[in-house]
Amino acid sequence: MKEMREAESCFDDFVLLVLCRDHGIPPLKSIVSEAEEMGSERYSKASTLIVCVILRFTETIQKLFQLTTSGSGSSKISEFCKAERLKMGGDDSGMESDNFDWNTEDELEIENYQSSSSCLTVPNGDAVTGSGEASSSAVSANSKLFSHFIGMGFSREMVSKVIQEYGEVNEDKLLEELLTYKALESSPQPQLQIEPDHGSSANAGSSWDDLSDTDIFSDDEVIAKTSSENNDTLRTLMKMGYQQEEALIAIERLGQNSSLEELVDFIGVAQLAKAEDALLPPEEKLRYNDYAKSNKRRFYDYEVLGRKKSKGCEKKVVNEDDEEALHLPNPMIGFGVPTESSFITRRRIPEDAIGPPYFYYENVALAPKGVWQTISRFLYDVEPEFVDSKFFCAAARKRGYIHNLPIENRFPLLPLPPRTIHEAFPLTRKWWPSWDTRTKLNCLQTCIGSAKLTERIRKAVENYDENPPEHVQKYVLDQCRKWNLVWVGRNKVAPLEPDEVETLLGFPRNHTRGGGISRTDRYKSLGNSFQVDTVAYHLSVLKEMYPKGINLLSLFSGIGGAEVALHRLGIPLKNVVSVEKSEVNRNIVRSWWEQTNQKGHLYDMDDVRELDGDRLEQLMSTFGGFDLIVGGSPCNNLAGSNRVSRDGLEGKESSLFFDYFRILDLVKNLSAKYR
DNA sequence: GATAAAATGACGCAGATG
DNA sequence: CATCTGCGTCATTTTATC
Repeated sequence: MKEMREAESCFDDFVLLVLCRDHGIPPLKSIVSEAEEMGSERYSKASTLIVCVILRFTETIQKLFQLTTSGSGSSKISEFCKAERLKMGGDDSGMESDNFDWNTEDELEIENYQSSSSCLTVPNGDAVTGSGEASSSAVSANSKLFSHFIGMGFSREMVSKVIQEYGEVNEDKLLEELLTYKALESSPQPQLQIEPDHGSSANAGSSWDDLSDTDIFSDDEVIAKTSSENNDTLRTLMKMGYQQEEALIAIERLGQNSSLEELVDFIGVAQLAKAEDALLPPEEKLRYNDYAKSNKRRFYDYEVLGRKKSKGCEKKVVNEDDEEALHLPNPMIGFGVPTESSFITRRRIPEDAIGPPYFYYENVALAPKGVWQTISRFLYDVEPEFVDSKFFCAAARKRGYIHNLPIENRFPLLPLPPRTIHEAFPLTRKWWPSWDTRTKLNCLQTCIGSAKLTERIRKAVENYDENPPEHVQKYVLDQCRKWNLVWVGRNKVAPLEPDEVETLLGFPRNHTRGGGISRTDRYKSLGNSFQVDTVAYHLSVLKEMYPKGINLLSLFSGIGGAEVALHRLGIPLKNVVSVEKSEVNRNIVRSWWEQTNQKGHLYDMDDVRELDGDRLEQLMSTFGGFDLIVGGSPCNNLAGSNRVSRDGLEGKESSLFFDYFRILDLVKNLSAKYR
């Protein structure tokens, strides 16, 4: 926490944006839109997350960090900022009012954003200081300060007002005031934030020390900051003893013009829900449906940061009581993804579900109605987390995950994979027709388009010099979407190669190649697998908890998505029991295990139904219990593409879910012995 | 020429989304 | 309301291998 604060006070968000861009962390729309939508406090939190990500993962960025904290760091950063702004803006006029290009939908590309894996390799300090050529020349201190703030996106009016009020002596103070003003504006605009002057880092450090872990600013500090005329409400609320964050959320929810009574009422309800939650007797076990209906739902909403909800939406949430439906989040980001700003900060795990052992269950999100309610009910009423892997890679993969892992301090695998088709497959760009507007692939499935189909498409398209007529475009696009085809030559489309699928899913190239597996089977195994980056993001919280490694029980292992994810996270695998029916898949995992020089032991089995209490006890006694039980049970009776036997959870294969539950429950019960 | 493996195309619809 | 999506199955045909 402390290092995060230090980093935060050291990096300005602009630097973070640039660093993110330069180091393969995708365009953080999050930060910019965060700035637009909320006050500076939360803005800081968003950047804190990013700093956290950076600090944890990139040694090179840590070096940058050290560089910037050293004596001359502050001025270097300033120079860096200016140079970067010049580079980006071209004409400086754009910077003040416009968003960066990064603040766009995923569909739009970022021209100079590098996504290849090479971008994580470098950075020698040159990346930072080298661009300072265009840096500050001799300008008088005063006007420098003025233009400094103007350059950050504050209005002249505001800057001069603040300078008049507080003088020019303390840049920190000025910035703070500016940010406060900005945050309190009713129609927020895109803005940039600057690094506090770091001449007084010791001072800053000591002032952080007294703060609680959850609040970036203490209440007093905020009251002190909010001295302007248009924030009486916030100040009043805080003087009434409400937490700054509560007050801000209430204001955001109910709007700037809502009355004090309304706000107080809102906060009161939220607090009540929270208190009830804390006081709930442990014996009381909530069914999932009750869970969704109860105040906890409201509490749950309350813990959402940054997710915009219109009042209409809120009503819908309340009325949801009548419906059984378990609504999928939109966007489908679960409790948060590294590349979007909305995230849930806390959740409540039912008593029965609390680990260790930890478990992680996965299946298709769009299962027939009622399936996820059933799954959730069996898995101790834990609320599913629905995530679309399109936020992690260039292909969609809508999946539900039920797990009892903490959700704080997750971090992604680096480098972040490319998230558009063009970034993932740069060579396709040349041949991509303008009327094919896809930027993401659809779900990678087990079957691929045939060669005959691609030939038909070629013939359909090559008759025209210019763009083909609309009906042809529609036919081609439909087929391309259906079969995930990409443009590989003039008028030529093709399905992805197996190694391309491997890469998209986060596996090492050739993970499924060789060892007697056919091409068709490779597609099948890959189509049934995890998206490694997505799963790794969820499992990342284990790294800190188990520095010496974990014992893993992996059911329905497939080609070892969970194992690969943990390995890529740098979590040592001590003992892995892998249960997988398909022999080729077991071979794949086995050879991966050997190639990666694992220190632990891999035990494999072929049928979950044979894994009974005796066998489990025997296994657990040999190495002292499992820390994590992972499994994605068969989806073929749930998946939308199945026209023949979409029978739901009772289907022939999908009913093996109940074996997942059976084994999980056995392990949970046996675990008491080994703890 | 027998056998095995790979490729092909026909097979809708529930449910999310806007 | 129209539009889009989807960890799939199966019988049959084509191609590879011995």
